[in-house]
Amino acid sequence: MPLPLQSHNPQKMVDSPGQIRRLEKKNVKPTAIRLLVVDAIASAHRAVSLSDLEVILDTVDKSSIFRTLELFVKHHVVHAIDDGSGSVKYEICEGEEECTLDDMHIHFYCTVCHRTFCFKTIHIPSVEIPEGFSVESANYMLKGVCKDCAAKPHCI
Amino acid sequence: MPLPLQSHNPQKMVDSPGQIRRLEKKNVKPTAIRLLVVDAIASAHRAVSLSDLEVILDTVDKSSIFRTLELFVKHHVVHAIDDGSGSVKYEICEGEEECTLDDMHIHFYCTVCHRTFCFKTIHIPSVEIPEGFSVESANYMLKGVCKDCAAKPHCI
DNA sequence: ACCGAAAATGCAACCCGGTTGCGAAACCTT
DNA sequence: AAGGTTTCGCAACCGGGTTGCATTTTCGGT
Repeated sequence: MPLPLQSHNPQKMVDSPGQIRRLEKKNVKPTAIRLLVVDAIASAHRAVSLSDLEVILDTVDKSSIFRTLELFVKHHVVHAIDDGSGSVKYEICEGEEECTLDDMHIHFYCTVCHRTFCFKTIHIPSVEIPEGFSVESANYMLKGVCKDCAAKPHCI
Repeated sequence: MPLPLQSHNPQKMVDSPGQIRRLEKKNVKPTAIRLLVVDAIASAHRAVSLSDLEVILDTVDKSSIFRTLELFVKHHVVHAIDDGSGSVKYEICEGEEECTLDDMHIHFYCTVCHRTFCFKTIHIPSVEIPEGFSVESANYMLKGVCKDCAAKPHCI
């Protein structure tokens, strides 16, 4: 029997105050599941995928997480990054306003441990684009081997 | 009855000389199907996906195209770009050698017509990355509305 | 507190791009 | 022409993502 997860479920009691504010600031009604999801994303210290969240929140249905993420992206609670791993990753959008191009930073995908790193301090360098094209979003992905994996030899 | 597509099939007779050389230069044995695939990619004047190729070469099996692309990528006949559209795109790698970071250029994905453009003249600006990380490849994607779609109003 | 409409959620099924196992066909060498 | 190797077609599979629909929860009005 899956847990109800609703009002009377202790799981609902995430660090509500902070996360509630985070959602309300972006005009998202803070339901129990949305709080669970936003808290999971915020406290994972990396970009997480839908299936990561399925594991973390194993009582919550995949489609609920999916629709929650969809809503979060639309309301700029999180932004989606495509690291080329085959599954889109999500991370909290810290900005008060929408994520502008300047907000966007570089991401690094480690081909060994399959983690995605946010280089939050490195902004995406802007480029001149041809006349007539208008840019809505940018994505700068680096692929390679991360610090941890470079350090420890992975061939026992 | 599917066409044999082999030695005696007229479809095989693509502009062979050029494409054969292109494959042999990268140490890929030029089979009938590989010539069809490389020619299709080269003559599509944009980055094409596996399913694009399935349509263009509708007599060739999907898995054959897939394995051909896999081989091409390994031998640097083409390079793969992930435009975030959900399907990886491929384009001819013009360089004699492997595609280095400097070879890589910016891509633009139009959210209206779903085409991927190569801005071949715009190289990916390089950035400083943290100590310990090593980069193997880079991908700079812009999303927005292309020149054509901006020009013609798409709401009849 | 109760009711009904609207929103949110769970479930199950589906879609589609990508991937694989395996037998058949083509190729190459002798 | 025979035998081993490579390539190819077929069919099935996989996993991330997506959707339709019934159920539950939420919330404003009474």
